Amino acid sequence: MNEKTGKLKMTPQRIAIMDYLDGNTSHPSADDIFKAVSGRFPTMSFATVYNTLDALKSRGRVLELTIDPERKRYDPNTVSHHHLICVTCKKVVDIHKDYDIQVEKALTSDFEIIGKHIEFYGLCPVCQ
Amino acid sequence: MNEKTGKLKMTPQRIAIMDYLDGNTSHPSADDIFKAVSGRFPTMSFATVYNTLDALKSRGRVLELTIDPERKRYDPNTVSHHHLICVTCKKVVDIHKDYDIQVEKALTSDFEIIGKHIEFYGLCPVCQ
DNA sequence: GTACGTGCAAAGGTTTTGCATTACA
DNA sequence: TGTAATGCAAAACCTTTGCACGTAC
Repeated sequence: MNEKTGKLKMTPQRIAIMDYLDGNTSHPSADDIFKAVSGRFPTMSFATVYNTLDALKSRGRVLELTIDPERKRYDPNTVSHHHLICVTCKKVVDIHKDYDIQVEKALTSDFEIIGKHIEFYGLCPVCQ
Repeated sequence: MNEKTGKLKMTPQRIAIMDYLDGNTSHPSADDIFKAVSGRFPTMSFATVYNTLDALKSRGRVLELTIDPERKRYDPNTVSHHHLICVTCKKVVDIHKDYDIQVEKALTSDFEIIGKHIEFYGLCPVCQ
């Protein structure tokens, strides 16, 4: 992980990637992002996609999600929220709601809890 | 995914893998399992580890976890539970408690919710 | 005996890296 | 101008697969 937190050097490629991510709720993978921007930048490389994602991650502007066992997915929405995943088609929707869950001390193994993320599993309207 | 659900053919390799997993709360990766059993079976291969994990998964005897973005991890504890992950050293401990979370209809995008898994993030005693 | 598991090696998919070139600030 | 990003190719990882051989049942 790139630990830089200073100013982002803006390049046309980065602008294209950030434009694609801005407001995007599809939780794209690096490959999705690559496909989306390589139309406009035929020379776009994965190195640039991952480099930009690292830069955004280390600045807290993108979250790396673990909701898909096959590949990493990225979420430009950094407001704390949860995800509801269709177990059949893998569609993912956001759940914007804070659930206050207090874990009793006896269960924490002396960890200090600083956050949480809930994965809900279900069937989307199409797959039901 | 192997869809078989019948009887498991027991081989010495499978017994060794299942022995290693039984009661194991370290959430091992395929590589961890391979390392653990290849001492006793020098000819052990990843094909056998993954083959056995598929067989166990399809029979509901092991869960594939997505708590680690770098690799799949496996959990022989199939009782519904949650995980508390140290953001620094990545240690994972189980949280055995059922939290009843009702998602309001307006937020479900018409999904039918059938399960959930909570990832708690925190700092373990060592990393605090 | 036969269907299925094993083990090796090769391949597939995702992510990372080295390095020369380019370009933002 | 100097530092950092780009782009290409190769490599590193994790996981899957093909196939000949072996073994549990």
